[in-house]
Amino acid sequence: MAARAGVSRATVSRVVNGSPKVHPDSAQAVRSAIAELGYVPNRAARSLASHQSHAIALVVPEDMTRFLGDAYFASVIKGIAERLERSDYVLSLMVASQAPEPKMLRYLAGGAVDGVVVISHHIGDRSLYQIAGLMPMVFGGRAVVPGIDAYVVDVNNVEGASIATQRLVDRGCRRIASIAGSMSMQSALDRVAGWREVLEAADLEPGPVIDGDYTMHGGARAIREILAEYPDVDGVFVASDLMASGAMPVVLERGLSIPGDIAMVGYDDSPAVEACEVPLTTVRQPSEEMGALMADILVDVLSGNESRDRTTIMPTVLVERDSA
Amino acid sequence: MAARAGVSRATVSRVVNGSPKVHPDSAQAVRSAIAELGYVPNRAARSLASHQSHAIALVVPEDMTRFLGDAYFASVIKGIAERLERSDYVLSLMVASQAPEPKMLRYLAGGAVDGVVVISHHIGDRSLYQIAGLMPMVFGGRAVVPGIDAYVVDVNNVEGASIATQRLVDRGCRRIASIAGSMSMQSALDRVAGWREVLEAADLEPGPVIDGDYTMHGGARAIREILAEYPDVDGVFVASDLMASGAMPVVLERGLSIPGDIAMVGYDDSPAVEACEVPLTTVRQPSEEMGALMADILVDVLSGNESRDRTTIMPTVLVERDSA
DNA sequence: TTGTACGCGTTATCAT
DNA sequence: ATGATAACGCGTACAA
Repeated sequence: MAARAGVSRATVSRVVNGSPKVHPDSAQAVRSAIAELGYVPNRAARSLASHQSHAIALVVPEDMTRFLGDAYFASVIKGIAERLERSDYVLSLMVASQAPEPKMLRYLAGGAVDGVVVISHHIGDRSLYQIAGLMPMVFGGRAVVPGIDAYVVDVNNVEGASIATQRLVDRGCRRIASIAGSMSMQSALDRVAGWREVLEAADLEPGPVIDGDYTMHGGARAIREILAEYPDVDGVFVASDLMASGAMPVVLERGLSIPGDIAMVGYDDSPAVEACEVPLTTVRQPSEEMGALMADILVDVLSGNESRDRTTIMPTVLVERDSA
Repeated sequence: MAARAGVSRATVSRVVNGSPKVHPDSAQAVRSAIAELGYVPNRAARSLASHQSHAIALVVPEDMTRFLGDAYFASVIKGIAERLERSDYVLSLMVASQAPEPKMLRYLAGGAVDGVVVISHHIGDRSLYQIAGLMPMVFGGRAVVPGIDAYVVDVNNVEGASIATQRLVDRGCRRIASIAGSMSMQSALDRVAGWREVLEAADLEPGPVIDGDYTMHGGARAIREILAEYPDVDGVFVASDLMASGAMPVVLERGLSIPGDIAMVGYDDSPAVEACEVPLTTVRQPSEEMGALMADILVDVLSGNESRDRTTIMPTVLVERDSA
């Protein structure tokens, strides 16, 4: 390769890495040689010498089914991917059933990537902490991480849930239940808290809280339980649109009207709302922007910027449709 | 690290790679040193010296939204991931909007992975051909690749579509339409062919074929067009469950009954069927097994086995439910 | 501007 | 069984 262009390997390297100090003629010669030989620099060697991999990992400590089942993730990743497209980093998606196994951990710690974005983090999962000490790391969306050196992009879930619940209260609901997310996630806890806050402020007896596990099936299961045990419920705050899309058909199937008999407010404003027969009133969190921001932070920090805010809280807003 | 255990780097390497030729004492010493120092071998160096990355890429030439929108992919990936879990390869998911861009191509060609699995390949996309010459490659599911040195795991889509359409014919449908997949995919073309074959054999005039683009929205759009232009249609073969889940509500909404007024048969038997109000009769393809097989082939070939069949066709079977 | 030479952290090939 | 030592392919001071 070096000889092919009639220059030294050093010059080839310079051209490949866009160094300004190369004679146009040499550069051209190298470029043609590259084209002719279909030369592609070896990543391992490059990485070994430069201590960079030009790759970023998106780790999702969730099993594949859950991950691919919730359109919420689609929005976040879309934001990440689009931001990364105009960088020279490639995105490597690592979906790990439950906590990342040792294999993946060694992959990350071994220098396979320059930075990590984590979404859908579970409380108590400390397996990623060691990685945070090795490279920049950004936690996103439904994540809260105590005492770790990482960046966080999130929304105020307590507030988001409050907005949703307040809507229910305002429209006259007196018996308000909640279908919660996976209790192993901080976001789910926070949303229950926000829901409870509003009810107490309104001097209303909190209705039942059933864990819907952030899945469509879970949402259906939860609403069935609520309908069976607490027939007087007239409003329900569902902690994710996906769960709402599972719960709604169950309600309608029983001949109950939405929002007439039971008002419903979701959370996320993810593409999952499209699967809802009656347009879902929900709390929008800017998922795509959050993804873009996470990627942006990582790229920025990786380029040497040290002055980024460690935590960014994005705004939530009620999207009024028909279900409440 | 080497000194820490009082042995040479060579011995450390042997221990890390589980060589049998090491004295138990040395091995133990190395292991404790590894634990104490939190040592993790550098991937780049290892890869550079061994010419292996111990990583496999799953490339999906599709935009994120489509990818995350079709539960069909979930099954395939699940199969791949589970098979890979008991290997020492990590799975790196690369979703590329449209054709893989140069960045990803250079990533693959640069030796970042040892092998590649491709799903959702589009006709005419030759960008991956150069990669196939560099490392083992397996095309899966909805893919057909002419003149390329790669493994293929697929179903007979013509036959699958025939089975579905025959069902429609058998139950007495006389005017049978089809909602097709993206015409840029071989699977979509094949399914239309299978549908047409049966109609011609039954001496039935083929109904309209509308492109539903393998999306839920596309399915809804397609059935609307069919209903508007060809009100006499009494049966429809939908080339994916996801599209069927989009088309079904439209039919029901118009007060038409399924299968009474219009019988419907889907394809995939993916988790998307669960979103269908009337249980969907569909053609099952063993997506998860196909994923597992693809991973298995790759791991096997990577371990030196040269005698694998280049092509494996998996069976399809009609799953009879209520919609037809 | 260009080339030389060393170093990056492992594995692999030899001796021992 | 173990330890030198040479690759592995590229980036990069340093010299020219």
